[in-house]
Parts: sequence; structure tokens; C-alpha cells
Amino acid sequence: MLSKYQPQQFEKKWAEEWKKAGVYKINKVIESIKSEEKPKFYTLVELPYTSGDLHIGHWFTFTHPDVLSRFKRMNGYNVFFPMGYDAFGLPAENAAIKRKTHPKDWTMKNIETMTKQFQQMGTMIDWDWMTITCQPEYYRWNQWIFLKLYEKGLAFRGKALSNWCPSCQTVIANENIENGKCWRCGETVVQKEVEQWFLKITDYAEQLIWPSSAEASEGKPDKPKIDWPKSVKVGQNNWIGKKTGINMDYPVKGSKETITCFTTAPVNFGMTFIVVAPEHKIVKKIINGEIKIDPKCKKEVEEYYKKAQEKTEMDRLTEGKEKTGVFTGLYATNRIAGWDVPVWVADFAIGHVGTGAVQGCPGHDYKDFEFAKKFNLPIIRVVTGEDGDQSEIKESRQVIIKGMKGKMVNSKFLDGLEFSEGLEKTMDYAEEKGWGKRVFSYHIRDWSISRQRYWGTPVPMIHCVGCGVVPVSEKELPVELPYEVDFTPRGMPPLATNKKWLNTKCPKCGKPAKRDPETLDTFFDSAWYWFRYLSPQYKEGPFDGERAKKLTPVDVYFGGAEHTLGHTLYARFFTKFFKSLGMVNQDEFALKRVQHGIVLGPDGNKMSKSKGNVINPDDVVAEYGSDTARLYLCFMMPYEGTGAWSTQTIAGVNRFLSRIWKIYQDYSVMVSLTNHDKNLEIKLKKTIKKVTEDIDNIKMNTSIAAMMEFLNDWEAACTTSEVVGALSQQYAKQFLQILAPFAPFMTEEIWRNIFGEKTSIHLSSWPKVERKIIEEEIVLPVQINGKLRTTIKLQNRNLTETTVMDMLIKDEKIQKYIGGKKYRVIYVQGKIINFIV
RNA sequence: GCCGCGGUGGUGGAAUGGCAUACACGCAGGACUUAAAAUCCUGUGACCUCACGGUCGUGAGCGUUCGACUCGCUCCCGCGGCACCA
Repeated sequence: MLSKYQPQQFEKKWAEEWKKAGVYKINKVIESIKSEEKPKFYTLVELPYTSGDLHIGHWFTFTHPDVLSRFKRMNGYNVFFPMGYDAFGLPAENAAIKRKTHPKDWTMKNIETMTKQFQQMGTMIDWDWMTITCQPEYYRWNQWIFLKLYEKGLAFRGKALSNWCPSCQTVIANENIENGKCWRCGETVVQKEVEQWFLKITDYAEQLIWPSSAEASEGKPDKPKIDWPKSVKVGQNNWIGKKTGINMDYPVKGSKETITCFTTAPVNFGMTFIVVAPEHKIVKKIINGEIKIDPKCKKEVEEYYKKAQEKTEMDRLTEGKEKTGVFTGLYATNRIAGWDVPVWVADFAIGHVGTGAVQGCPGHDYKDFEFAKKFNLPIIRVVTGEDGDQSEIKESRQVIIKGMKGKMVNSKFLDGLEFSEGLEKTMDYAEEKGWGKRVFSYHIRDWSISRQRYWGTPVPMIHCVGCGVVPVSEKELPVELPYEVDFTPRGMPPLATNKKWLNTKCPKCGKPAKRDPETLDTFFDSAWYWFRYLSPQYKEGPFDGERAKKLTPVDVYFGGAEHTLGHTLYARFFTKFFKSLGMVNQDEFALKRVQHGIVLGPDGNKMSKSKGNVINPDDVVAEYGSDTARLYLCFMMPYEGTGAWSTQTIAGVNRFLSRIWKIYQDYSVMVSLTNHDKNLEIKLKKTIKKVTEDIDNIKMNTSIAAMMEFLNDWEAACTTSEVVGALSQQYAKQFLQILAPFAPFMTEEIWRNIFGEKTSIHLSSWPKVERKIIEEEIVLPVQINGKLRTTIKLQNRNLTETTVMDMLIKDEKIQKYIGGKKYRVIYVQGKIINFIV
């Protein structure tokens, strides 16, 4: 009697068996790196946040990496696929406040439930090898790294206008603002001047720029190939925002002042005014009387400055697009064009962007144009070379924009030049004359890492009245995060409320001093965690350098696209910093980056409790088992894709596994196979090849499709040949092996119980891939004038054109098209034949 | 506005420049059943045709090619990122 496919009967059993036998022990990986017999493979998945809700999206994220890891292991790699949790952070603290519990208790409980759910997945993760960022064993090294950064001048205390979330009561990073709102709570972010800790990521701006693909491929044979998505590289480069330009100096008439404007395109022959930001030093000097101007103008400037102060930067940039501004009464000299331009104050200029002053070229820039139009300033468009309307160029090198009010100016300066050449010449000229200096500018800003909240790594610094800011000595680490703290929002850092913790002695002078009550941004925690994964218990440093040498860089890093501008950039920054300290010798921490999409609810919406469309992995496992869930998640769409969960498709995938189960049941009753199907064997070899290539390229959906196709053929062969199985045991086992990374439980059950194997299928070696598979028969498409008209069966794909032509010329159908006409033939051996009549 | 990615059946999606729509879902018809579920078989891009067969067809339009979903150019639409960035 053949049994039905009932995964619930054996999945738990194998999970326990694997654990008992230590099939997935990382210790074994660590032992074998010493011998260097096997190549290493480091699979990394972004460490999940301990939200407590494990939803099917987590499974989706982890299944593909698990399949790849199992596959690599069967292919002889020493695979390192560790796990950890991102356990500090605001959501835990907010949840604890809401539930009247403690962030630590809440977090640790979540880790427990999440781990249990994860374990059902049947991943090859070793759950005894974990890294949890909220534990002192981990954050102690955050503090150590912070001290190193401080030592190198890369961590500094600064006062800056910062993004402040009034609801979370903390500073948040630029990268974590979505449409002017806090990424975690959705509250509108305001600007507030706050003193805080920064990391000088700007010092690494140049190093963090991804080389163009041309530069990257410029023969560096010793360097490994870095394969990151274009979207990430381009996105990060835009964020770093390196621009070449020039700082132009404009002397202010009747004073010793100079206004410097940064520009990437010095269109000085179209420049008709200057705008300075309200924060500009010129404005301060006007207000304090250092620069004398017309009293009426002064009054207007003062009022405008006051109004601008009341607005946050966000208000200034978002409220309407209507330009505002006032004239200062001052003029500055545009020495290149040879005329004076009025100086205005306007809040569309921002103090910290460029030099805080804009040279207004309304003929070339849209916002300058708007400003000029509103305040009736001249608008000149510079036209050179072949640009613009030729008839007007004859009159002058500069032409007024059609329909715009303005003035015409003659200049021989740009004669005969293309526009871009004109810009170059202007820059050269300005530098030569000492009126300007070429500079680079970057968009990226220093990384604010202070958080005025409780649940994070304490900043290992002490504030002493006499000595100032003093670092905690390395020996004193960790500065433990105290449990007893009032962390409800009170407008001050919660740690400051625990006086016992706060008050300490200055390490320098020994007098009473206070600890820094701030905590580190959790992106600090995740900027280096994969190094800690190598040795979670290591006590001599953040990680074991020997292991880092053997196991890093990461081979594939799986994660979300939302971390393009935050986490992955910080992680690259830390890697380069570690390299500068000699701790590692790699430029990039991950050779390949793969980004997952999102599993939507069955209704096509993002899963959320309020919509009631959340798919719980536990329910799926109860209904179909883990193998089906895993297989479905791999089959439903490519890893990068986003799509809805389908209760119908998963039933189809379950059907596929049932059919496999059934076909293997035959082997338990089979005595001997008399009629092994040679054709099917060739199909299997092709399937093995396809599956091997596709898993390597993380195209799990098409590898499953290939296996489905094979099963269809196999079943068909079983009925036609009237031989149970149709495939000898040797090959039936191979098919089971290529399915094993996807369906670890079922394949193990069959491997052991039906084929009687003594060791796990997951420790077996991947079937050999045959490079050249000789097919007994192929079908060649025949085209007439590029259109498919018929096909022809060939004994093999290596037949010559003459042979094929001999066969075809007799064909009636072909004769219908080519009979009596002139034609020529294109024959691609084994692929296609095309008659051009 | 700038940058990046995409547009293929009813649906999810396949196709080193070489048979477009693999695989799956759904749907339709059939077998089994007293009946249903499950399972199995057949069909399934559109249009014309009783049929054999033919025409059209990968967002639109040009182009390169014996041959284009794939390469080039010009548009249209959708998604994502950045942005009063000087």
C-alpha cells in the first residue's frame, strides 16, 4: 500500500534528527577553514529586526539564501551561513512604553518566538551560533569601534541643525526621512539645533564612490569582481553627489566684503543677480551694522531675516514654490562679464548648501528664472556655437529668451565656442585672474549617530567640567546599559534620569563627572555585524581577524532595496575604516548584493494587521508543510519581484510535491528496473544542468520550472514504457538531490527510507553536470523568409548544411515555397535554418 | 526637473539575436463517482476557416539584421530614488 504525501508526519522528525547529528553545525565550518581544502562561501542575509511578528516575508527573504547555501555545500563549498538579530532601537522602546513593559523583556521574548518560527523553515542555520546586538558582548565592541573612530578624529561632537522627530523625541538621520516624515512613526520631522555626535563619513566620500563600470573592469586581475545592482551603485553615487565646479568670488561694492558662489556651470554672461541665504555672513553683518546699507533696505532685511528664523528648513523648502526675497541695496561686481549685479536675500538659498550664496543666471536655471520674473530682474540667455536660434546669434552672442524682458549684451569672449567649452573657458579665465577656484562639492553629510533614547548602545564618553569630553578607557568597556531607567519621553535622554548610572568620575582628573546619556543609532550596530558573526563570543577584539581572513568578504549579501542609502553605505564605510586600521584587507565587504522584493497579501496590498491580509507562516506550515511553503516562495516570482500571495498557486506547488512523492513510492515496491529510459536520462542531465546554473544565478523560479518539466516527462515515460519508475535508481536519486535544497524534508525522507541511505542527503555531493549532453534527436525549426513554416527531426545536432539541405529539398512543404525560385540559405548548426527566397 | 528600473496571454511569469508565451495558476470540456471533493486526461494569445491552413501579435513608431521581446534612435505609460543642491 503506497502512502500519501503527508509532510506533517516527518518534517519535525528530520529537524530533530539533523540537530542531533549536527548536520548544520558552524563549528564544523570553522574547523574545516583551517585545512583550506574547500573553497569558502559566506551567505549573508540582513539581520532581521526583533519586531516579534515573523511574517511570510521573512521566509521569502531567507528561503532563497538557504537554497543557495545548501546548493553550494553540496557542491563542495565550506558554507558559512550565520544568523543574528537587530535588537536595539526605537520600535522596541515605543512598544514597551505602549505595553508597559521593558524593551529588553519585550525584545528577548520576541527573539524566542521568532526563532521558533524560523526553525520550522528548515534552514541550514545553526541556531546555537547567534549574534544579538542588544547584548553587552556585542555592543561593547560598538563602543570600542566608537572610541577608535574618536581617536582617528572621525567621531566628533558638533552642533547642527538636525532632523528632530517630536514624537520619538530624538534626532534622526537624513536617510531615515521619507517625504518629510519619520520613517518609523510617520510624524512630520522638524529642524532643531542640537548638539550631538557625528561620524565623519564625508572623509570617506571619495572612497565610497563606485567606479564607473569602465574603470571597474580595467584589468585588475587580483581584485575580485564586485557585483552589486546598478540601482544601488547609482543611488549611492547620487547620494554622495560629487560635483566639480568653481567657487566664484564677487567683490561687494563699497565694502571689503566678497561673496563667494559655488556653481557647476558658470554662465557669467547670463548672471544678473546674487542671492544669499538668510544665514549668510553678509546678512549678519548688515544687521549688526558692520556693513552700512540704505536704512529702508536694512529694515526690510531685518524683517525678512526674522521671518526666516521662525521657519524650519523643511517649511522653507516645502511651503509653496512662490519665491520670496528682499533687496539689500548692495551691488557686487561680476568681473568676468564686466557689470554689477544686485545682491538679494532669499530663503530659497540654504546656508549649508554650496557656499550659501547663489549666482542668479535666470536664462539657464528655472528657480533663478522664477525669482527674476517675480522681482523684475533682467533675464539673459547665453547662446553659443550651434545652440539656439541662428538668426538671432548673428545679431549678438547673447540672445534674450523669446518673449522675456531683458537686455542684450555683446561679448567677444565666447566667440566660436560650444556651450560647454564656454563654461570651461570661463572657469580657466576666473582661476587665472584669481577670481575663482575650482572645487569639488559633495551632497553627503556627516552621519548623525546620537539618539536621545534609551534602547541602544551607550556612548562611551564622559563629560567633565574641567577636562571636557573624555573617552572611557578601553578596559572599562562595556559601559553597560542599565536596566532600571525611566524611558518614557520627557524631552531629555532617558539615561540622564538614572543618576546612579549617570554620575561617575573623570578618567583624566578623577573629579566627579557625568556619562554621556545618549545612545548610538542602530545603524551603527548593523554597520559591522557580519564580522562579529564570525566569532560571536570573541573577547580579544570585535572579531577574530584570522577567521575574517578566511571567510570574508561576504559572497552574497541578501537584503532589502530600502537600505541603499543607509545601511549598506554605512557598512561600506565601516569596512573601509577597518581596513585603514589594518583589521581587514578588503575594500568591499560583500562581493555580490541581491535585493529581494515584497510578498503582498492575497488582496494585492501590503500585508498589515489592520487590513487583515497577513499570511502567518505557522498556518501555511500546518496546512501544507515547510517544503511546500519554501518551494512556493521560490517559485512564485523572481527574488527581486513583488507580488501577491496566492492560495491557489501554493496548492499547485503542493500538487507537484505530491506527484514526486508518489513516483518515488514506486521504488519501495520495485524489485528491479528492466527498461531504463535512455531518452529520459538525457532529459534529466539537461535538467541537472539547468537547475545548477539557475541556482547559481539565484533564479529559483526557473529551476523549479525545469524540475516540473522533468517530472511531466518522467510521468509520461512511466505510462508509455509500462515500466514502473522508468528511471534507474541511480538517476532517480540524482533528481532527488537537485530538489533537496528546495524541499529538504521530503527529499531526506525519501533518501533515507526508500533508498535506505545512512547519511543525510544534504551531506551528499551534487550530481555531476555534463557540459556536453549528446541528444539522440533534435527538432530543427525551418524558416522561409524569417517566418517559421515547419520543423524537421535530425538524428543529432552536428549534421552539416549539405546533409540537412538534402533532407529538406525533397520536402513538399518546402518545395511549395521555394520551388522554381532563387534562394539562399542561412544555417545555424543545430539551431535553425532559414531560406531567403 | 534629474537619475535608475520596467511595459510579454485572463493571472504570476519564461525566452546566450534563432520555434514568443516554458512552468504554474485560472478557465472550459471529458474520465472516475449515486453525488461532491480529490485525482487524471484534453484544450486554452487574437482573428479568419467546417477543415487543411493562413493573417496579426511582446507599450507606440522608425532603424540595424537572413532573422529583433532581445541591439540603436524617437516617443508614451508605470514603478522606485533624489531634489528650490546653486
